[in-house]
Amino acid sequence: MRWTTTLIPTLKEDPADAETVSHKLLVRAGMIRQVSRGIYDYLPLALKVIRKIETIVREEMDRAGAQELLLPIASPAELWQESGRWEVYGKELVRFKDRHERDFCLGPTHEELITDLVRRAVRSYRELPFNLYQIQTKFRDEVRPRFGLMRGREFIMKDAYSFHATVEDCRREYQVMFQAYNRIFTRCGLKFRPVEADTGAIGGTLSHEFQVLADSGEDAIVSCNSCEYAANALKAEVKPQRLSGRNLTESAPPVEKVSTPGKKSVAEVAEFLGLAPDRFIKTLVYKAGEGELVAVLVRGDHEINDLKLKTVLGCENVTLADEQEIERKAGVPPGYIGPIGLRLRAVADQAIQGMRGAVTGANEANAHLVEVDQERDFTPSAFADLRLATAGDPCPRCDHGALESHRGIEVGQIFYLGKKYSEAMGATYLDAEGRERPIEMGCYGIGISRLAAAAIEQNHDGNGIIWPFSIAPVPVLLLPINYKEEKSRDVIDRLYAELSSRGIAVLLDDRDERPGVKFKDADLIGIPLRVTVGAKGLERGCVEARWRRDGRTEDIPVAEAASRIESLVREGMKL
RNA sequence: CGGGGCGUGGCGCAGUCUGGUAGCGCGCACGCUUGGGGUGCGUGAGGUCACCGGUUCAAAUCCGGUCGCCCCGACCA
Repeated sequence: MRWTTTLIPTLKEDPADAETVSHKLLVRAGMIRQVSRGIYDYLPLALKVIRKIETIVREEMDRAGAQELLLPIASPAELWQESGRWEVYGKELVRFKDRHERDFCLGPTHEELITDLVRRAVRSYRELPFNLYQIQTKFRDEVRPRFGLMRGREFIMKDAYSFHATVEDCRREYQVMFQAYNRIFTRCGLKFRPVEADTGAIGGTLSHEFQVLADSGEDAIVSCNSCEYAANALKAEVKPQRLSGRNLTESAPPVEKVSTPGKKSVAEVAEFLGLAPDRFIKTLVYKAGEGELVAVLVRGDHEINDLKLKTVLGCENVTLADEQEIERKAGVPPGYIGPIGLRLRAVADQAIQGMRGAVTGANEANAHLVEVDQERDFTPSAFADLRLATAGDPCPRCDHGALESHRGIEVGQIFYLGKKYSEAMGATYLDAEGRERPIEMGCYGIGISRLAAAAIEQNHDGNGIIWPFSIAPVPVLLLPINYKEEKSRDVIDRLYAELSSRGIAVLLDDRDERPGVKFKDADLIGIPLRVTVGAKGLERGCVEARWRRDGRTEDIPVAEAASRIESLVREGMKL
């Protein structure tokens, strides 16, 4: 691969429309160009990276026993109507009509298509289990595409679906995929963490996300500093804690109403009364399901986890009620609502149980109550884990660990789906007794193009990208200081040929540019091993190898260059 | 969906308030120079100022509309 015959339009300056490191660097390194919002061209260097990742994914999926196939991108509305997602999916699903006015959509994911295929092809338990995967371009009309390849509307994804006769077998496959994913992301040279995850719109009951650790990540995750527990912050459980001082007050003082004019938020009232936020019981009013208003109680320093609330209330959607609605139904303006005497059903976070000496809204404007004692003064309809876990919380799985928080980029997710799609779409098999049963399913995704961006977020410096060897466009960059100079050119050309014949892919910077320009571009595009050939080195009979990651250099005698470089590359691939 | 910002040679920007000759840096082409971290000098090409309409003798600039792109937010009482 020669630079002069490859399209690598590098840029000196950051593009004006890019915000994140990976977006800026991908554009500056001449790897991607935006076509429309969330839609990009993949230039030759980027495609090389994508192909590297795909190869690793294919190898590990095949090793795990999955089979590759390819489903269409366009699918007819009927299949989506059958699963119910035609209505549920919303605007993210791009729909269109063909010339006969029939409805179609572009696949944002392929449960419907694969389930349709399998139900038409499989009859017996003897044909199960199997796992089918594809690597394909997906389209989701995201509300807010952003950050280059990180959240595009069009993106490349590997999606796999497995089919089983029994729950146990499906869970076994889940573990197989879990291991395969660990291998894949390890081989891609990423620092990542599998975390327990919510199953979201896809449904199902068991799921892990694979999160690449990066401060710029969109997802908050927590992990235990002592055991293996890690979860998406939205999913993370909160361990019930014994209240300290709960039994200290034998005879609690009576509830007292205090005036708090204009003070509504916990922070305001806490400052006004000179009390810590964790002494407060915060009352939020949600609109649940059919429009019922429900009061949700959490400690003043805690935040409600909508996901947990949905589960506890047993409804699909919960939103904070608006002000007018609250005043109408509860007779109190928000800010002064409290559990005592409230005319709404109330559910409480477990941390509320047994609270004493607490501060709550008084259910009248400009007043709060102090010295509230939960057991004595009010009883919510239920106590449950309703809050968001935060750093410092005790680990829900082990005895002595505490949770740390991190940011992550989700590059993969695996789900146990169960019968959700097979039941909706009638994908069944006959068991050994001749009974018809719905097939057990799992699904497993990897964001290939996002992974490339995540790798950069995690591997870059002020000068550019630092690709891990395994997913670099090529492992070696040959850089002649002056390609026009005959002696250097001979050495370089010979090295290029020798490395190529050894199966080492090489990019040769054969441009007639100043050395400085070539060095800058080399750093920018992030090829892991740079081999510089110039008159100075050749006087000593040497070429110079330099690692992009740490700047380490090594002089190599010309005669040994090819074999030495080959072994350096092999070594690098192992890391 | 709400709020904010931007749209001027390939890229990054100034010019717009206060209408009149479209400018800078980088890049590009050519020549000389230089040759181990974006070399120096010179010459030159390249722009319907996002689009449509209006005001005006005259519009990148003022007015109206449209489109595109970027960022933030969607109510923690």
